[in-house]
Amino acid sequence: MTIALPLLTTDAGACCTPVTGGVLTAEEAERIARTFKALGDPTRVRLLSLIAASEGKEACICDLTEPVGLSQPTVSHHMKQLVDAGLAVREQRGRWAYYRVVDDALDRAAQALRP
Amino acid sequence: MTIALPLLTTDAGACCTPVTGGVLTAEEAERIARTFKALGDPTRVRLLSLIAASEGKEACICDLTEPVGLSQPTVSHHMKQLVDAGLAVREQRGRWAYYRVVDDALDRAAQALRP
DNA sequence: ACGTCGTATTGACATCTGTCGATGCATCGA
DNA sequence: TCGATGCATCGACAGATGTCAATACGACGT
Repeated sequence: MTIALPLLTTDAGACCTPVTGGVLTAEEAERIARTFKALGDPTRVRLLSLIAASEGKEACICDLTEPVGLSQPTVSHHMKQLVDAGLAVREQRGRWAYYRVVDDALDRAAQALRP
Repeated sequence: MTIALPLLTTDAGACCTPVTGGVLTAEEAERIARTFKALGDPTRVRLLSLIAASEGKEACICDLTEPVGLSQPTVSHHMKQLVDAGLAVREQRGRWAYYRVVDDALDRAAQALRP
């Protein structure tokens, strides 16, 4: 049983540098935008919502495919996007890959929008 | 002197339907994603930051072109994206077009990320 | 009326992105 | 050991996106 924790490379960042709190450097803007880009797709927003609303606040791909009405590879692709952005974590349990929302990442993203 | 207020069509929305607060409908997810998509480009994040940091919290295109290092049409294009998303408003004063950040829209976007 | 100046729009282009079917890779049960 | 199952990856493709040069549009000063 392995747990994929958000690494340093997967910036759940966008923390502590609010958009309206002074001029952002290109790098800061890039980090912040990377998080919001992951949130900029309706399917991915829906996936986060579905996972958060699931029992145990986790879900496997098979639970998500039908609700969003997309193919399994596509859902898998979107979840990878979310994991890379640090908004979700993946945990392999047997044959299933369970995904979970990283609330901290959402908090930090929200924080970047308030002064 | 005309002031472009955020219309009903330009959804600064993403309000009152937090991502992690129950399963979102496809329409809700679409609205939320539309806002974050506008925030998903580093140039646009930078533009918002520049405007918010300007005196009077407003700026014209000519003030923004040089800091972001992009052509005037490109900056104009990005600002249109932000206005369409309800994250900025445009006010024409003489020959200049002044842009301003809509703090409420940022607040609502942030609210969509917290339960 | 005319040229100038700040913006928006258009057209074009390369790149990124979302999507799917097919396939590969582990893991489990028989 | 073998077939089945759940998921990731690959290859392909249409459509969206970011960018610029060229151009069109208004407003201002002379």
